[in-house]
Amino acid sequence: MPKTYCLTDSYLGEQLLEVACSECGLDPMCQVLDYAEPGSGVPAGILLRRQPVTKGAQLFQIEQPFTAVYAVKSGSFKATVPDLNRTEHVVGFYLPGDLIGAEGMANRSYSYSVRALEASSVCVLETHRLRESGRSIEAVQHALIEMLGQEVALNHRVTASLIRQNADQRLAAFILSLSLRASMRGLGSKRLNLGMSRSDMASYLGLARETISRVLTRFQKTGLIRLRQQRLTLLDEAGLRQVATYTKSAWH
Amino acid sequence: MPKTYCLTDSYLGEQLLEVACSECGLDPMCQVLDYAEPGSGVPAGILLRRQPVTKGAQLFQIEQPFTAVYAVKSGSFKATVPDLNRTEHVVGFYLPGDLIGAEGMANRSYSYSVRALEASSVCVLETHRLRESGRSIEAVQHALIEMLGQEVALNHRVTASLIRQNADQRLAAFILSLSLRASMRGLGSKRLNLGMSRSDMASYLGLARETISRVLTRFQKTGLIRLRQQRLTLLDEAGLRQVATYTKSAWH
DNA sequence: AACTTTCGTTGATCTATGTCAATTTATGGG
DNA sequence: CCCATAAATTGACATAGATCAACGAAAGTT
Repeated sequence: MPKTYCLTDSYLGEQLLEVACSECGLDPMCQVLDYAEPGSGVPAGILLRRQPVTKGAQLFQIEQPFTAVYAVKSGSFKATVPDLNRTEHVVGFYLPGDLIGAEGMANRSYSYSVRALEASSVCVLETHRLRESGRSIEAVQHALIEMLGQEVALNHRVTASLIRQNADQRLAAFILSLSLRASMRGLGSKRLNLGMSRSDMASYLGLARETISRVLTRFQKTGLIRLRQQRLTLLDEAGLRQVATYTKSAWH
Repeated sequence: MPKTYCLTDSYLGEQLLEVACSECGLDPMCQVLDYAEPGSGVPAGILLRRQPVTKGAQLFQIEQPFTAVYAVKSGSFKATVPDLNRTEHVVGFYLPGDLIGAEGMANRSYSYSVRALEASSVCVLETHRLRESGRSIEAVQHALIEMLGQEVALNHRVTASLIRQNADQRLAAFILSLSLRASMRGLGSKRLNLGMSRSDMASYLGLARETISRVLTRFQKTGLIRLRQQRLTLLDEAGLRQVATYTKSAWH
């Protein structure tokens, strides 16, 4: 069943670009706050909705004091950490519905830097002002625990498999995960807009820029995907899944 | 300043094997529960202390309903997940003071299986019985949020670097991380007892069993470490650190 | 203690992917 | 629109580490 959206710019052609609140990772919290709608009694400014973020703008920087949790409404973001030689490495991408910065709450500071890959919008929850909300701290905390737990479980899975896979598997799995995340959030899962550069993908997947290029063009030649710059179309999902799970005979 | 321990079997020779409560990851929670000591008013069985676990025994299995959070008191554990071909892969090791299973709370079930690498002991917190504790749910939740946040931040860092490092770097970093964790928990940082097999290390680091062997013997020959079966001595910490951070010229 | 099984080490190949280099294609500023 | 800079592609080559294989050393079992 179709969902309703307040604004018309949520679409590009036929494709839905903005996540619905009900599909968003911040929703448990928003529910508690009654979406901070007028009349909910929650003071203004605790939950800011649909704040625009320009391409390349930084949401926050690593080590910066923690003030807010963000949820991607539309667009995309990347998280980076500097290594010991001050080179930035991509440690994650955030798509519509994803939560950003929740783990900063424990440390009182953010553990990576985040910037927008394209013109985007976010919802912002100023957590240090939550007690002004008049809502039960218990309910708020419960929502937070739920969100953090999801993050830990997911991260474990993803990185554990990444490290053992070859370039083909990593990229196939990466594309499938983008598609899965889009569909989980109620967005189209066949036509994806990868806002990130090949270098970003390379950094995230631990491969060379050139390898990303080669594998992607091979995937195109074998009819798995279609790729025009940033717009990727899944042509053969089953085939991709096969590449992602391929094993060179069983382990001994 | 030395800390006191109830039992004498916490030592092997001069080396301290058991973590002090004050250094343990579960401590924020235990504090809330006044260590569930007699007279604290907390019903028995919510916090079980120093439960022995025999070598190879399973704490819990993946997908199993979540019931408790564990903290390693002594010994060591490994976490595994099956991949799509039902091969088990190691996704983490737990040493004294580490918390096990906290992220299961969000999903109502555990997201990996955990077994003891050696004869060990754990403290067990039966979280579903926390409301019987008479303690403020708010404080309990706050402690949990803190612990989960730590886990997320740490995991990000570790796996992000693993994927880009070569075999030498991975092993050097791995050894240093074991040493760091031991010292953070107030245990000796020079002589480590790696309870895990070479295969476990290989699985965790995404390398072949044979590569682990080769690198470890090379580390020995160059005087970085001394290794007698499971007992590892750090001879040249600075050297190891250099290996771990070595970069083949700056990235272009 | 003898036997079996698992674990660790070492050597000889082979291959996936990093690195270097050259070219083409996008992108943004005046 | 044109130029300057950055991003992506493609090719040639080098190499780290996987794989295959053989053997030695522990550890568990009868």
